Amino acid sequence: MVRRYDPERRDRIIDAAIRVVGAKGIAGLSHRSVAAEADVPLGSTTYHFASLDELLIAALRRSNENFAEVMRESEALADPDADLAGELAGLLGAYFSGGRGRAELEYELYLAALRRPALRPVAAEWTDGTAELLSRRTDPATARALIALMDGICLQVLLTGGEYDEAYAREMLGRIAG
Amino acid sequence: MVRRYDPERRDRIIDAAIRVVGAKGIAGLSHRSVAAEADVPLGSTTYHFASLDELLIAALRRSNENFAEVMRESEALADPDADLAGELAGLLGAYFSGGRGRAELEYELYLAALRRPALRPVAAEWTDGTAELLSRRTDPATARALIALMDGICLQVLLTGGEYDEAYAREMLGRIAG
DNA sequence: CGGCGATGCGTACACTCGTACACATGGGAT
DNA sequence: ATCCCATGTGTACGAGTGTACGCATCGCCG
Repeated sequence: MVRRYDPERRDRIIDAAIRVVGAKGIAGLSHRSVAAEADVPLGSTTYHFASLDELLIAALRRSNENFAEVMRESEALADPDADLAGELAGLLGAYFSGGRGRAELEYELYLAALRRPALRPVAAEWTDGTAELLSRRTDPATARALIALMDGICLQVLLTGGEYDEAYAREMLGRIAG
Repeated sequence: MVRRYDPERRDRIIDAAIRVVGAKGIAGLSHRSVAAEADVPLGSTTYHFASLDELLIAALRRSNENFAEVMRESEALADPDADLAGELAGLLGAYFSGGRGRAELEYELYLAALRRPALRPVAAEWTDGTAELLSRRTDPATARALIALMDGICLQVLLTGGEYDEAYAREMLGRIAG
């Protein structure tokens, strides 16, 4: 392990943390497990991230960026004539079609804010940013409700182990969007 | 600690587990912390609940029963002429008015199913039971969507540290209920 | 009445964890 | 060229954890 002066080490530690959470859950996240996954010594993780909360903040922020990019790239989302509810339902379909793993991972990070106040500003960034994106197509209140319903639908799928029903999602999102 | 042959010991351990989760989160739940809270020796908790998952299942089930009873007692929910959306929004308002602590605790148990397959059947029981309750007022698909939106609204409040807006909730629930 | 199984109790072991600390190294400011 | 300090590395310690196991104690059933 002779790899000194690694300018991307911090980033690699964050990536490793995300992989660890994906594989073992937040409960399996420790300085040691991250160090092993990132192939760096223990002292290196504690040096860059004094606490696990700090590491979780960085991981959640990166996870948010990933999904935000997906939404930003959706052209139909910007087209004022497109069916907003259908487009959102389709996005969720694509989100789930890649296997549950990714959704579980990102939701676990997101939901961790429930008990970790340090994560709440990051979670708020996420909803605010998405709401702003959706506000180009509807009023802000409706945008927030669309996000809430999408969260709720995802939760039902993930928590109960059920299947995602895109037609159903489109119908209910449509009732909110009007 | 000379308290042998305690027929309610199992129940008291479950209550203690709920208190521990409320105070320290699931991360702070251990056989030892529960034993201390319930004032029983370590061996007693491991005897009644071989794993922490078993204990969580029992705790989640009890937590579900509490909330289900609240909904069952709501007469307006059974009155076909009452405003369903308004009634549900009011229930959530009452849910939050008692401080965030209870909501945080119950949601933490509920959301734990994301990473613990053993809890998923219990989470499914909860949504199925509530959906059935609501199905007396609307069709099943709408009932599930109402639950999803309520979950999403609660999440936004709890995760971002925001305030619950009952009028907003009523408006959006109304759009779904039609 | 006798014993057997369910329940309760205490302790010990091996393991992982966060944290702290001393030392090594070399990039960049001066 | 020199020196400071951010960064990297290895190790040790104490605390907490799940688990296992032996023994104690009574309720109940035959």
